[in-house]
Amino acid sequence: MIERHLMKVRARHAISDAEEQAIRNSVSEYRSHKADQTIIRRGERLHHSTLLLEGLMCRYKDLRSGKRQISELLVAGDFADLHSFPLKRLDHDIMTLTPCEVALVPHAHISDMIACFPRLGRIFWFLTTLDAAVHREWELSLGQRSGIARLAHLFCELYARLQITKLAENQSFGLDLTQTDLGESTGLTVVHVNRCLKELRTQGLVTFQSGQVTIHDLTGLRRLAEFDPAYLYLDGPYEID
Amino acid sequence: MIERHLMKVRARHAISDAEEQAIRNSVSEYRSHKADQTIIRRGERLHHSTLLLEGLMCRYKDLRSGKRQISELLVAGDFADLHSFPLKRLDHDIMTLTPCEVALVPHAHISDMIACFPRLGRIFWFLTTLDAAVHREWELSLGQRSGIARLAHLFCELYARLQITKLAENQSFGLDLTQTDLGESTGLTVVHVNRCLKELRTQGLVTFQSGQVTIHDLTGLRRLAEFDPAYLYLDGPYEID
DNA sequence: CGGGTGGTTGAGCTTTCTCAAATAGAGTGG
DNA sequence: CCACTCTATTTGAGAAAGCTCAACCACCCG
Repeated sequence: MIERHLMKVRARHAISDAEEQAIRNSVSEYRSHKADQTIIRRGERLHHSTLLLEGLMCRYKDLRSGKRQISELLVAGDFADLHSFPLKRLDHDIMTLTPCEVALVPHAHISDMIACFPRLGRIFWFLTTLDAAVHREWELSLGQRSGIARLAHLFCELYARLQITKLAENQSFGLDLTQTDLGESTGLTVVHVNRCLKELRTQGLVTFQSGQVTIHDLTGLRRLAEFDPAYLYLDGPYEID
Repeated sequence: MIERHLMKVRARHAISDAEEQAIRNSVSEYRSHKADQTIIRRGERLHHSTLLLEGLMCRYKDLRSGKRQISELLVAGDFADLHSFPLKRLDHDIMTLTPCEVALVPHAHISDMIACFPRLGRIFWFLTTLDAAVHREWELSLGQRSGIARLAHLFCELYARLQITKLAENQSFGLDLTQTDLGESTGLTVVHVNRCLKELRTQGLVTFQSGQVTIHDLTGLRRLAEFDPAYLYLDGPYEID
């Protein structure tokens, strides 16, 4: 099931059969995790990167008070911590939000791949800068968008990202999160998330019920969110010079 | 004046004389910019990266209403858009906040450097992931910290980052920003920034006046901000395998 | 001396939070 | 199949943080 990751790579860059094979061969091990498990802790020295094959995870940081901020949601096909390759240890924790299937890619294998296929080095670098682009868009949400627009934007982002791997189609996708998770993603309390969701429903834009997001008016949702997918860099393939 | 950039690199990684020379030789051109100029626009195809030698710049995104969110402050020694090397075009704008001196590094030179010195490839990659780490910490601020704590945290971050290049010493540093700039960095209105600064002053923690930040109680400021410098990865040097 | 920018303060308002309680649903053991 | 429990959702009411609007002040520069 590394296919989803390859779809994600190919959405931005053309890769050769040999490069694809190198990526497939880089996995050393497969693992399963239950929901709500912190699987990578900030500060620990890492020797492999984790590729999410199935399920939802998130990066988060928290304050002493227990207030938690999710800094990015990770979906099937995403590398959870490719940046641990250059960084060696993370500044944040990563946890599962649903049961997850992952593949482990030893840093040594990444090193070898890059040496063998320099283009893959650029592609991996690109993928980590994509995370930064998502962070910037979320900073805009957290700093300037209203509660309802933050949620609308989050749904637009997930819809766009899940379409890449065919996990979203026909204005709808499964999203097995609680309203608390949405709150921690958008910097809002559960109570306020609940009221904003109701408002989005009332306005006929989108419904979020029993793990399913259904977009009733994509244009309206995007307008409310001021969603511009440019930051997801999906208008590739990009050349590598 | 590329020295500041080298100090920043050396704070995390050991580099050889040859590598240092390669970095020095990579500059193709020097430029000056006035304050408040957008020097890199989102979406434009870039063929060089800009190294900030002197002055302050920021990345930002804005909404139709004109509300602007600064996603990162850039100080002397920082690459403004090293990520444009893998990304080709940016998802955000970059503007000067003060008059600035910059050096341009053509992407072709970066490509050559990496080919010649693979370790530099890793170091540059590291630098771009560092920006993402700052973004994540700001997401935590924007989503969960109070106004006063956001400002306190910002001052702590800048103090730590400016110390690397000796631009901050003795609990004090020059910071030629307006309160509006601070507001756009912290997701607060100018009026509220003003009141929070007053509160920080009253509590004897820090003063921000006429372009100068003076920290009166670093321990107290850090406690209020819950500042943990781990995300700046300053406890190097890190090895590269 | 006048205009412009940036800082400061007041007053009222809005969004969002907090606290609290009621409701709904899924899963479990009897 | 039902009572029980646990978690998640929903709603109400009051409080607080932060926003808006507006005015005034200070300083710098020409």
